[in-house]
Amino acid sequence: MTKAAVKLTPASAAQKPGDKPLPVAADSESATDKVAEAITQGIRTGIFVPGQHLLEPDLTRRLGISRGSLRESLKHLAAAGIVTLNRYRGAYIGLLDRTASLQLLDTLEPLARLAARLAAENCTTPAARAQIEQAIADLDRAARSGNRAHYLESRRRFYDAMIDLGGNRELARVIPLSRTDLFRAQIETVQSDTQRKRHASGYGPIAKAIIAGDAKKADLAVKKHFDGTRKTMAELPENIFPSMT
Amino acid sequence: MTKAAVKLTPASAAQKPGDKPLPVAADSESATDKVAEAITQGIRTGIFVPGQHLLEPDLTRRLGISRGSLRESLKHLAAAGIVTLNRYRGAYIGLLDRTASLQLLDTLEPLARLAARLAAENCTTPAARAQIEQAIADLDRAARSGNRAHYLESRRRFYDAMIDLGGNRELARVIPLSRTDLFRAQIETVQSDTQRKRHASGYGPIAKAIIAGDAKKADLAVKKHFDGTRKTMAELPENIFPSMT
DNA sequence: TTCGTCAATATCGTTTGACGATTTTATCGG
DNA sequence: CCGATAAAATCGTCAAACGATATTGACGAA
Repeated sequence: MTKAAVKLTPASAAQKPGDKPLPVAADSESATDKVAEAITQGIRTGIFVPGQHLLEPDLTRRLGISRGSLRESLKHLAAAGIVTLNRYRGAYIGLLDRTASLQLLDTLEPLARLAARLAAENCTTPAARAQIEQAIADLDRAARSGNRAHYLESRRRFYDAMIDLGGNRELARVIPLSRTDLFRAQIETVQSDTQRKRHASGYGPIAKAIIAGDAKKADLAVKKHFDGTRKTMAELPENIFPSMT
Repeated sequence: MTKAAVKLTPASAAQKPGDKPLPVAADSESATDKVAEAITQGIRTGIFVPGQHLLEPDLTRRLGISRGSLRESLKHLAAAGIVTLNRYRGAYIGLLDRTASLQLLDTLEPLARLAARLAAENCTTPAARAQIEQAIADLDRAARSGNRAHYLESRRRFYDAMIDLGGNRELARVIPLSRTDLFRAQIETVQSDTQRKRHASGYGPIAKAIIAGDAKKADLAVKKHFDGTRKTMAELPENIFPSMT
């Protein structure tokens, strides 16, 4: 039961006297939403690292909320797979080994293909086309900027736009519950530039097919995108995955 | 074992007339798991009906737990889509209209087909075959018994067996997060006997294909099963769905 | 009667404090 | 250095309280 080799302490992980408050959107409605926002954002920015142990006293201080609200939020995040809860041992940021990553891809792929098909079928108005075009433009810009958090968020927004356009509310509910964000955050830290470029370039054809209203082509573009991601996975060395003893 | 300890409800928490404690498995580990168990079970048995308003004071009394633990649990159930939370208005058992039901089927179908394919591919040992055979036998018996809760639970266990056999942990995590149980509980109250029979008979071919190790056939059997469910949906009158006024 | 206004009530969101249970760590003797 | 015990840290749960918001019901006017 060795501690997974997550000794990669983020830039500002010192919590003893540092006690830096976590950045959080000012328009947070409820305290518990604030936690979910801070943690998911923190994963994207790298403040939180997959596998990291989350301590309740620390988080309550840094977020400025009570323990009850924090625990409510952690339960929510646990249901979404973003954190895992161990009785009497606390919450950990989710961590995926190679097998889990491949299984995640297998599970997400049919959902993403469905989302793309639905989006293509519903992309009939100029407004819809404009929305997809803006999302892909943002994603493209973010990819070139090299800002990891910006890229991950733009990518998430592209998916959101696609799902929204599709109009299937259940799909919109389920897809974020897959641990894609976690997977992306983990991959992003270890893949090469060419691999990152290959990933980013996969979204172009998807957007193009959706805008063209070609469901069949959109489906295929997503499939190709996933195959590319699997290829990247295969190229990655084993030692970047947790030992999972 | 700790049943007596749990029952230490102080005199101040006297039950109102008609306030029956909810049945809960004695081996419940944590208080918050107890709530989730009680509510999902209650939906199957009909104690809770879709759309029902859940009051915190009532639930804390009937479950014998504190408000904090209850709220943690409600957050978890909300993430799973079983209940919906409205700020300052409380929790409601989820409710699906016709559109939501059809969208649910569209979302779940590719996941169920994947699960069936994986199960068929992994059904190579006698033990695996025995497990599926037992699950389908239980389901068949429950279907004939006419006990609604028993049927819904056996059906859930059949799915669990299939998913377990497939070995994809992410799929095992995501499928229960779709609101199938909710959908089934709603349908079960309004469908005719022939419709119920049609639904129950759909599982036989799935199990058969899995046991035969024929992934292609298992996939197709699931597809047929979903088409049958859509047919049932189309036959149901509109007035059984919430008015949404 | 019916409708809108306003106070009373009920419920929710959140905080604070406390206690036992369990894990983790630190200490000490071999 | 290693294992056993004591101390500390952390988690799970409960209880009580307060303001914020929603719902309910009474009241008066058209």
